[in-house]
Amino acid sequence: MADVVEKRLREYFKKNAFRPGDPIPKEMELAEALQVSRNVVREALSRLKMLGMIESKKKRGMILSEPDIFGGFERVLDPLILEQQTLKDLFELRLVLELGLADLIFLRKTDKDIQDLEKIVSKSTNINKTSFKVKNEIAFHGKLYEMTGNHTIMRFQTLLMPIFEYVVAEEEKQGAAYSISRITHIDLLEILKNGSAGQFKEAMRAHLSPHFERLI
Amino acid sequence: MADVVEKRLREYFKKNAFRPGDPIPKEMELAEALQVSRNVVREALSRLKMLGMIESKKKRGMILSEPDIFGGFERVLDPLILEQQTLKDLFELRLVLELGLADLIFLRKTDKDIQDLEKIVSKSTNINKTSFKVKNEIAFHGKLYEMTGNHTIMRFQTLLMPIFEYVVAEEEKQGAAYSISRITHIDLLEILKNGSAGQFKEAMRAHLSPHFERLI
DNA sequence: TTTGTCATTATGTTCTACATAATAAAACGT
DNA sequence: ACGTTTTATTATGTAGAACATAATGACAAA
Repeated sequence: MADVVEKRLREYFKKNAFRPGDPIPKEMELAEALQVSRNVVREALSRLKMLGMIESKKKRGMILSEPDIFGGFERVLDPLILEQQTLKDLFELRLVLELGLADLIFLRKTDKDIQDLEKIVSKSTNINKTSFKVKNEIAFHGKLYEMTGNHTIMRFQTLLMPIFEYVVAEEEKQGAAYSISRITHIDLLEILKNGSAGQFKEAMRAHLSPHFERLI
Repeated sequence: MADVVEKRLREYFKKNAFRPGDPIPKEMELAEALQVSRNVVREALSRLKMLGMIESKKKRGMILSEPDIFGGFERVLDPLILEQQTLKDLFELRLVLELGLADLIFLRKTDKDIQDLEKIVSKSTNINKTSFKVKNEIAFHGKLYEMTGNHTIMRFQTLLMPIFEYVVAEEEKQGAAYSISRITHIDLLEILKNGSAGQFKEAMRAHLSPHFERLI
């Protein structure tokens, strides 16, 4: 029944055009209006609290608030409980994102961004250990996401990253041989400096080709 | 306190490598183990039920199950309660997706897919009413997502679509004049038939340029 | 005016009780 | 001895009361 109440509450907020900051009725009133016990109402409210949709303070009551858009998503992103197919789908989703970033990046990149990337690339040249390589890889691609100036996309990619790495690790464990890309971070950076969005897309596709080879 | 219990439960499942289908301890046992009342445990469990992480049947007890990966996301996607900036971020996110699809589409497209697209395009020629145009637009782009064979990406775009439309409608309401793209669905279809992924990316970028013009 | 006390109010937490459904065990009749 | 019915048990679902806690405001005293 908490299911129903939760849904009805959300519909109620939507129907009455509640906005973040607006106070919502107290638990007892809701319980009476919906003809359920306060207990059930609290279960439903607890769900919405998890999503960040409502906040509550003693005596002051509860207010609607802006939810954490990926809060629920984050809680559920566990490689152990998701199906293999879903994990692969998410792996591809991150690839798609990465390939689609070019135009946003070229729209918003700044000189400071280029300098940051140069620092990251310069560090990568004298690295041997695999764990450091992975960290450098993450730093470079993470910076690309940051350059879009889109906080939501960046958060999304941060959440997707562990899944991506998990899928790669699983495939390697099963004997997948990843070829080394002919396009390096240095090449990508060069295009960011002097090239076009179109060239960047092509280069990024080539850079990620080892992953694409394993898709089909 | 439901917050804490919910987190501890998830950690408990993860630590003990619980998999979908595994039975989990009963409410009373959890309550005792965590030193809280059964009520608090039920609030936490109710949250996880919302995410689809657990299912419960009377007497049989509760089992862990595969969560709905976008369940929480879906509940929160209301234009009225999200910040303007977040809405714009999501608008861009969908643009990025659309631009990144090309390689997956060319990897997996079938003759049947092309036929389906041709049907959709042929219907669009003799349409005047705006509402039908929008529906046709959705059908065409939705089909593109479907062609990736990636159910997760498709679901994600379905969720994002209403937000995308909301943002477009809001901008038009504020006097934004959308120029008409020089690349039509017909052009895109032609490239799908006889062109390359690279050409498709370029064409899609041009097709979406009216949206990009409003970004900066 | 300031401070202190007290009543009030709404959420947070616990406990008890009972309903409900599914399962197992026991009792019963033929 | 077999199958059917009844009964008991168990775990979740729902309700309600009780008390704790914290924030607020009102009133009174210094």
